[in-house]
Order: sequence, then structure tokens, then C-alpha cells
Amino acid sequence: MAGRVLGNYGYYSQATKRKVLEAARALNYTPNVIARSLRTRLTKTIGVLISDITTFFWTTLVRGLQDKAAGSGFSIILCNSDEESKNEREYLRTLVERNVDGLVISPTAGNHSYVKRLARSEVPIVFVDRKIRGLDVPSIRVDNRAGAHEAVMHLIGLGHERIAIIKGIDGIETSDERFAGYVQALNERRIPTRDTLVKEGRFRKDEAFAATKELLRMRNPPSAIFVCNEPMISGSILALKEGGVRIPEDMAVIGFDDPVWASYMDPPLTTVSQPSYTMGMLAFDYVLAQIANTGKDGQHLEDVILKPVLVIRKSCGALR
Amino acid sequence: MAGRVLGNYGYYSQATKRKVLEAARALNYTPNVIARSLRTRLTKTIGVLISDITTFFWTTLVRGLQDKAAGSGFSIILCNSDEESKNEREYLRTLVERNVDGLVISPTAGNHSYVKRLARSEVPIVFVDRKIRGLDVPSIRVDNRAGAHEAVMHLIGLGHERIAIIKGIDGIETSDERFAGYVQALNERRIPTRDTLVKEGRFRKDEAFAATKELLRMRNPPSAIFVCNEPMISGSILALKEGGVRIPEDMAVIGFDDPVWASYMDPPLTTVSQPSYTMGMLAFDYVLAQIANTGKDGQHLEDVILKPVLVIRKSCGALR
DNA sequence: TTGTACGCGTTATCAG
DNA sequence: CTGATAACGCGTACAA
Repeated sequence: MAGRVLGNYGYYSQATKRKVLEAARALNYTPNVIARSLRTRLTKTIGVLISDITTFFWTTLVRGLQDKAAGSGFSIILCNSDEESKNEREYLRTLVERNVDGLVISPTAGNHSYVKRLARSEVPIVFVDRKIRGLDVPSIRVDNRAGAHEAVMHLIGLGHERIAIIKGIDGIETSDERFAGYVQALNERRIPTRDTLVKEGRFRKDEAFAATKELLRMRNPPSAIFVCNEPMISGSILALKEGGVRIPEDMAVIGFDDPVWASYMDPPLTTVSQPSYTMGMLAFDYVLAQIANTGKDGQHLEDVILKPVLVIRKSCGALR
Repeated sequence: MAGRVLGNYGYYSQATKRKVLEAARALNYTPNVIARSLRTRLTKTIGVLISDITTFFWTTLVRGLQDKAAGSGFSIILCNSDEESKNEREYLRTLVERNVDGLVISPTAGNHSYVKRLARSEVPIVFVDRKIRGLDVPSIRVDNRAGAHEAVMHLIGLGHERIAIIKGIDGIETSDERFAGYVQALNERRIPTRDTLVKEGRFRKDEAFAATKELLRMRNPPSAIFVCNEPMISGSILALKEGGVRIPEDMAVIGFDDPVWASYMDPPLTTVSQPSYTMGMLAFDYVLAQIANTGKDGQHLEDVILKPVLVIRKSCGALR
């Protein structure tokens, strides 16, 4: 009976309602969420699996997600895959075991079989930042190709022709698309792409550091570098500093991702900025929409593709 | 029966064990964590309440915590208080409702009654970064006073006398201790403290920006600024740049917190660095120790106070 | 409108 | 060592 008024369902009279409410306060009763979950099979919990909370893009995305979720009484369980599919599989398994109501995933490169099996099951899923093709799972992304294209066009417009790129991890959509944008821009302007100017940075600071060093050792080094994410920007800048290379005089630099510190640098960094906080909020909206809709089916959620914006500061200099 | 072998408790024979295990695999059985939690009152979940995941100190601390927790099968529920005690209370309530096995809290300034009530209840708690006095709750902190003292001594040693400080939020231990270290250093060297050189930045970028602008407007501005956390460093640097102030020639700058970007700045920033990743790991160890010990009591956990280290780079220049 | 009894999937207990 | 059975606390169906 008491359950009825507290849970606010079924029939009850005003009189009993008052009495129950009073008693509840007196005993300072709190409903047991665990028991409720066991009964309803709902946990009011969302699992979030990203690569690394330590980077600007992901922290702010997660913050957006979490803020929005709290507003609807949802809690977030956060996991970092570090781009290892082993971690991905293990974390996903525990998230599912914990009966999360929904999953926000940034899928790693490599074997997708576990994620695919999940997607075919009943759990609501949203992909963020990247997607796996061929699955009916909506995604919140950014037009990476367009962003990269705009960045490289900017460089070309400034008179650069020997433009290097420090790529992310092959097989991750985000990385591949940014590379595609780079190639497309060069092609459009009839600038030959050169393998020697394409470096693997695997989205990691240390590898970008090494890659940049290699570029500097070339007999004919590039005049500009396009660096494909935040940690790699760090590595690259560090290598440039160590090499005594002046930015932008000796080397123009443009980065994908726009961490707060980009504007305090000397010179302030020109970057491609992603609306990560918004992406986090949208991701939550999308899981919630699916959760609300379970059973009813029919509704198909379109991929959301946001536009990154080029923020021009000083690291590419002026027309050569 | 099956529960016995799967849960690995009670008595059972090897024969039945094999059979049960086979059957379990065949049906790919997964134990229901919710039901287990209902029964055992254990959720294998830790609630983490910090001010803002968006800053370097907290991201890396949380990362350490999470990595360690995952190793023991624990999940983390993360909440951001934004230093508002209203948020603190609400988040703590939902965390308790969710029956987390332990709590890692960075208590906000203001009314501590709710946290105190919690501490007197049975939930294992660890404070991080700050503590509330008079409670038998262990904490993982840094010697903020010593860190600040060393920073200001460094400035004094370089010949500075008009040293400004941009403080955090009054009432938060971290902030008060850093201020105390500043005052102590000045006193030790018989340098008078001046109210006009003490500014409130409330740990926020925008307020530090404004505070720095004010300092620059003084007839007789300081020759050095000690900025008490990461977001405020951003604000301060921005104001300095806008004002065309050269670092360190016109103004020496030293910051508390050592975000990755401190070393890419021009000039690279001299900072007081905290071992935040380690602090996160220790925090988990401490909750776990308490969880393992519930009922047995007797064991008292000492506060852990780590030493921050002064990282000297270029933003304070050489001897004047 | 109210009371009650059952089941969610575990773990724990108590006879066999 | 095994099998049956009672809780854990909630939601709900069904009978009153």
C-alpha cells in the first residue's frame, strides 16, 4: 500500500496518502533502488566507454553528458578503453552485467564482434565521435573530413605546399576521415601527396613527438604540419621547441581539437574546434530517447553530424 | 546448488562443479549483479564527488582512481559539485541511495552538516585534496602550505618583494593553506604583506582574469604573481597577454598545479606539481581498506599527506 | 479504494 | 556434501 503513494501509481485516497507520507518522513524512509532495479530491470544508469578521460575533448564531452544525465536522475559509469579492444570488451562486459540502461560508446579499432553482438541485443547504444558501419546504432559525430579539409585548405591558401600530417590510428573512423580530408584538399589544389610527409602518431603524444622529430630531420622538411588530435599537438609542439623551430616562421602548425590552452600558447594555436560539450549532451538525449522507446520500436534515429569550426589564431602566420 | 559453485562458497563436489560449469557455459549464464546486491547489500561501486572533472588535477586523479578500482572489480560513479554545497548534498544523497560501497569526496566550503551526518553513518569515506576537521575520516592530500611556501620563497630568492597572490575560495582548506604558505614565506623574510596584492580568484578562470587586470591597473603593480590553481593560471596568463605584459621580464608567474601544457607555454611555466594520479590510486586503496574492514573496526587510517614539488621552468626568470 | 500475495535472482541457512 | 526454502525490498496483479 505504502508503495503506491510513494511510487505514485495505482489508487489511493488523500487520507492514506497523508498518513503514509508522514510516516515515511518520520522513519526517514528511502526507497531501495536496488530492489526496485531488480523488479523493474531498470537501473537509471548509463555506461560510458571512451578512450581516455584525460584529454580535453573527452573530459568536456563527458561533462556535458553527465550534466544532462543528472538532470534526468541518471548516473554515469565511466570507463577508459585506451584504444585497446581487450579493455573495450572487458569494460563492456561489466557494464552489461551491471544492467546499465544504455551505453555510450566510442568504439576502438580492431575486432568489433563484441560490440556488434551487443548492438543486436536490446541495449540502447549511441556511438560518439566514431561509428561502426552497418549497424543500426545512431551516432553523434563531427564532420571530420570537412574539418581537416578546411584546415589544410587554410594552409594551402597561405602558400604552403609541403604540408605534413600526423595521423591518428588507422582503422578509427575519426582518424581515417581526417586523413581523407587532408588528401582531398591537396588533390583539389593539384598538390602531390607524399608518403614521406605522412606520419603515424597513433593519437599519442610520444609518437607524435617522434614523428615530428623525423620530419625535422628530413633534407627537405615540410613548411607546415597538420596534427590530428590534442595529445599529439602537445608532442609535436614539444619536438618543435626542442628543435628550436620557430612557429610559424619556420613551421606552420594547425591542430585538430581546441583545448583551452591553445590560446595561451606562443603563438596562439590555430585549431579545428569540436563542440564536445554539446556532443555529450546530445549523446545522452539519444540514449534516453531509445530507452523511452524500448518496446514501441519503429523510431529510427538519424546520425547527428556537427560541424567543427576552424579557429584561426597565429600559428600558421600570414601569406608567404 | 548451482549458486554454490558459481559463487564459489559452501560445499560441493568436483563432479557437480564440472557439471554446473558446463551447464552455465551452455546457457551462457551471467549472474545477476542486481539480485546479488539486493542480497549482500554490496554494489561494488564507489561514488566519487569532486568539484570539476574538467581540470587537469581532477581528471588525472580520477583516472588513477578508476584504473585502480577496475582492477578490483569496482565501478565508479562520478559527480561534479562545481563547489556548490547544494549540488554536493544532492549528489551525495543519490550516491547513498544507490548504495555505493564507499565514497571519495572533495568537500566543498559551506555547510558540512550533511557530510558530517554521512561520516557518522556506516559508509566508508575518504576525503581527497581537502578534509573536514573533527571527523574520523581519512584523507589523501598534499602539503599545500609547504608547496605555496616553496613557490613564494623561490620568488623571493629571485629578488621579488611585491608578490601578489590570486587565491582560491575562502573556507576551502586547499585555498586557505596555500594562502598561509604565502603569508608565512613573506613573514619569514620580513616582507610586509599588503592587502592590495591579495586577490580573490575563487578558483575560477574568469575571476582570475579580472583579478589580474586589477593588479595591472595599480600605480605600483607587483613584479610577481602566485596563482593558486590551474583554471586561474589560464585566466591570469590571458590577462597578462592582453595587457602586453612580458613574462618574466615585466611579471614573474608561478602557478599551483602542473597541467601538461605548462611546459609548452612561452615561457614554460614554473609550477607546483601535485602527484594527482597517485592520489587517486591511494584514495581507492583507502576506501577499499575500509570496506574490507567493516564490522571488524579498530583500524584507524592516518591522513596521507604527499609532498608537492616545485618545477622550475622559465616564467620567473633569473635573479633580478 | 484497499489489502495481500507473488516473483525478480541472489545468497544463506537448515535439515537431510 | 546436497536439496529445499527463506529472506533481501520493491512493483503489480488480483481479490476483496
